[in-house]
Amino acid sequence: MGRSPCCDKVGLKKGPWTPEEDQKLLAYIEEHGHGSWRALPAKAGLQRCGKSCRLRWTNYLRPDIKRGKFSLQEEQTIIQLHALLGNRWSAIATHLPKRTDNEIKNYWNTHLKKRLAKMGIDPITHKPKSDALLSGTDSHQSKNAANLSHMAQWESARLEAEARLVRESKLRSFQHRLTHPATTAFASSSSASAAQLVNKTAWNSVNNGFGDLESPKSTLTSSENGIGPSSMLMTEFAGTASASSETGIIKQEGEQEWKGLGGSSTNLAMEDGFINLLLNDSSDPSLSDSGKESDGNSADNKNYWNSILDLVNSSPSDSPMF
DNA sequence: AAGAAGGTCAACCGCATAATT
DNA sequence: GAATTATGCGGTTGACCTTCT
Repeated sequence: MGRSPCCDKVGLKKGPWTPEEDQKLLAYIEEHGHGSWRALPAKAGLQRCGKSCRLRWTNYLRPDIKRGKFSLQEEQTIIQLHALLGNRWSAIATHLPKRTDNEIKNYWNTHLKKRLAKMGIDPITHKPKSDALLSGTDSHQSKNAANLSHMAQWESARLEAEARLVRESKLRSFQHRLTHPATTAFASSSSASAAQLVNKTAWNSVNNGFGDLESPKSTLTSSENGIGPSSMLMTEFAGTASASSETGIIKQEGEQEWKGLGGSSTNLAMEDGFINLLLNDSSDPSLSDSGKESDGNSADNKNYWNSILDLVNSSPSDSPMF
């Protein structure tokens, strides 16, 4: 398969962008839209490859990007979605309003991964590291592992569908913003219905993931059966983030929320809040109530995935990615 | 005060895949 | 259906910044 030679061309600039370059790119896209990224640099008078321009736009210049610290809710979202999706940053970013996949990836690698490891949790499997040493005698644990594996397969299928819808919606959304810059409508009716379609499928898959582990085919064809639960387990994600987006004001919410956790002992409070989030919402028995029996654990599992589904249901239509 | 070490994040690279010819 | 092109994604790098000694 042929590969784009654009970045191999001689004479193209690399490295950090200058304010002048930013201005040129911004001005061009505001006036014409990005159109073909490959053709954009020449039209905009930039000595960059299209790829570089696209990256600069999507990760930095785009007007609907929120910068600054991540809130507790955002951290929780990332952790839970990472447990479900793995390193699929673009999919995770879909559920985090105004955050780019690159930013989430960086935040995971520099903060969350280390913090989880520090707490003795494997950042890849999201299980306590000591679990790996146990010989798997616990039947419900192996069952959970099977469920997780099944879930992962399901999620892969779901994401493929979702990715297509996201792409279409993104395109529509951007075109809409170009023609109606003042309104900046994040949620078009088409994207909302797309999200509903995707979420219904997602719920079916999750539902089956904890049920009798039917084959994916049977679930996909019985899409009318399952309507997602309205689990209120998880902290309302729609809280500050969506509230600020409604007003069009992007605030540095993370900083404020951390401050709220308490003056000079901020770090301790941060750690506490972080741990509590995990303890409250994780399905892992060793992270929650150690005295729970296996049935309770099954319910926890369901709640854990329900909370993720809740997240999935609540955020995409508000997301700028749509 | 200065150098070392570690952390952060913007940007690049290469691959996969969708779209087009 | 094959070849080519364009775009998006995830992994990685390296420059810059902060903290530590």
